[in-house]
Amino acid sequence: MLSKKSQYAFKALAYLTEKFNQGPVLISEISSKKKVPLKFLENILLELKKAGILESKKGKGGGYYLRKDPAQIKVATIVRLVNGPIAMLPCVSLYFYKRCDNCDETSCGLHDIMIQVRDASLGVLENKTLADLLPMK
Amino acid sequence: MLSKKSQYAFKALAYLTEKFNQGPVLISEISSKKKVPLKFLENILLELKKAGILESKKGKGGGYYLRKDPAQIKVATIVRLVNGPIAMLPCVSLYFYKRCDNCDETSCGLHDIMIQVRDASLGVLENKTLADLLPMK
DNA sequence: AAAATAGTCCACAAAGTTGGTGGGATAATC
DNA sequence: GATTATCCCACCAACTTTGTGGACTATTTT
Repeated sequence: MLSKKSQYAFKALAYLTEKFNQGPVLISEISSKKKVPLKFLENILLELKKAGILESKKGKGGGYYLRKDPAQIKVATIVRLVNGPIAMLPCVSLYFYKRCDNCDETSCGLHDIMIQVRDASLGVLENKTLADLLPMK
Repeated sequence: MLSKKSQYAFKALAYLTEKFNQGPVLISEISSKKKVPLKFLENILLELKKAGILESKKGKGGGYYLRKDPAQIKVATIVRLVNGPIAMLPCVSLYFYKRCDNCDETSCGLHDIMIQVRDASLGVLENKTLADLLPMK
């Protein structure tokens, strides 16, 4: 399951997608509009900035905004960034690979199943972007 | 990600699948062959028994064994039982549904995406069984 | 230059989850 | 009744999650 942090991140990103190209948005505005604890949100947005997803401006007229077009930012990227691995096992993760203890990957049936699950999930997550977070008009 | 507990459960079930129809298997045997901490395994197997997956016998000649044919037990069932929800959000879970706070499901883009991810994952997990855990002969 | 605005950074803490252990009770067999 | 093996409960250390508090820095306005 996605952590609360991840859910907050998506709420914030959805809001910033809505306001794309309309200048910086205040943390406090996102916090109140999307009902996300302000200080927690602060951490999350900072993390997204450090990862290159967001840009920020200080002082009056400042705030956060998307660095790229929402349609260019994959949902998979955000999940990996904020939530961690998408795969259900370390030994089938593309970005967080870790070999299993005592599990021969070439003869482990679970391994094969989890690769299929991973690829099925990625089929969706790699092809959806922040633009898909908005309800259709 | 699957918890260690879930990974242990699958290791144990793989072993019991191998030994299907060969009588009860000792916890201690599973523990040593699959390198799973004995006492932890005890809890896991008991849980699987209470859920109707395993059967057990006490005393000499006792142990655990699968209650049904491995090919009849879906991987999805085990994941839900030991690991919890398969979906990435409570509001798209079939077996663990919980409404999101402040998220209108009819207009939440993330909701739609996560339904697709869920269905993609279930497409695999609901169609694989314990029999698929064994390496092909 | 001072004041106001708004993000940055660090440290901490309560609560919950995970992974695991210890010891005794219960049931079946020899 | 001794042995074997599961059942059951209670507890625990470590880690993660979900936050909060407070000071600092950069930018703009007055």
